[in-house]
Amino acid sequence: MNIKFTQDSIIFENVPCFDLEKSCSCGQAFRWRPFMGGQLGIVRGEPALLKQEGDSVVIRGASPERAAMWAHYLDIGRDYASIEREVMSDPRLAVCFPEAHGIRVFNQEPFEALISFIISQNNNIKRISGIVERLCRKCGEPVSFMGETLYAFPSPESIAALTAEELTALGTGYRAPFIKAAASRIAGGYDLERLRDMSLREARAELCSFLGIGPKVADCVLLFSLQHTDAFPVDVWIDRAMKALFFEGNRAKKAELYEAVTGLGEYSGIIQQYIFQYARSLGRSALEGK
DNA sequence: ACCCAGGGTGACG
DNA sequence: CGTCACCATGGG
Repeated sequence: MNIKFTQDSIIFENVPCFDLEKSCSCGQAFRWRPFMGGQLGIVRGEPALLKQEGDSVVIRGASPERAAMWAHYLDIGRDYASIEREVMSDPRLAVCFPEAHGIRVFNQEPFEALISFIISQNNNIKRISGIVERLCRKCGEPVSFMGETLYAFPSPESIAALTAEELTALGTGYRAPFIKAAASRIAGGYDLERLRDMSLREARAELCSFLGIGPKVADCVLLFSLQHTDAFPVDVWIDRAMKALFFEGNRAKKAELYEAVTGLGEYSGIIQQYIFQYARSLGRSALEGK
């Protein structure tokens, strides 16, 4: 990997195992949208147009001093080639490879991940994206970029200041009080960064103390924003896929499932994202097949 | 009209 | 530990 700079771009060269479109649309982040042959979005208040040109990743609209921030967000420095080799050589996981190849697990801003995945519960990706976008439009800072107006993800204070009625009007449904409570707690000084260096078990327990957050949402926050690469969110798709790939179509006990997950090693969470992509591409009927 | 979606909670056994 | 109704919303 090598970094170059132009007038208005950061260029990460020779990045293996990177599929931009797939990584932006796979359901880990909800704010990227296709634009001018790339992906338009805003991270930590910084707007950018991401483009993939061969094995280079171009960050248009970013200045050189943001290179470290973008490299971290895109997980540029991690050795995905070895993770993908591990997947390919596991007979249970090899079927995931064609669909999963090139997915990178981004390192999102923790508060954004917290609120986004509270919204995600019992919901679908398209609708989650819509709700998050309306939330940002309502109380996020507007930024003009390439003729568009983007909205930063709102601060904890500005979300905490919304009434339950305002949150419900965004389409959040019964999750409105969860969102308000979580934002208030963060605005009150709760430091999510503290979870970064905790053990997975401790960090899970911390997040599960939030109203409306259980083990699945907790693991999403830990995997997608706090670098717990062994956090393993189990939603309906993962549940189906694990049954099909690891338990011959039979339903496993929770302990057996997590035993299998532990066997996948310290990057089980990243592998989880590969399995998720495979499961969604295959569809429910084919997964539960026959 | 039902079923489903990156689920959590509380109650019950 | 497992199951189950319920929760608000929109698309299939």
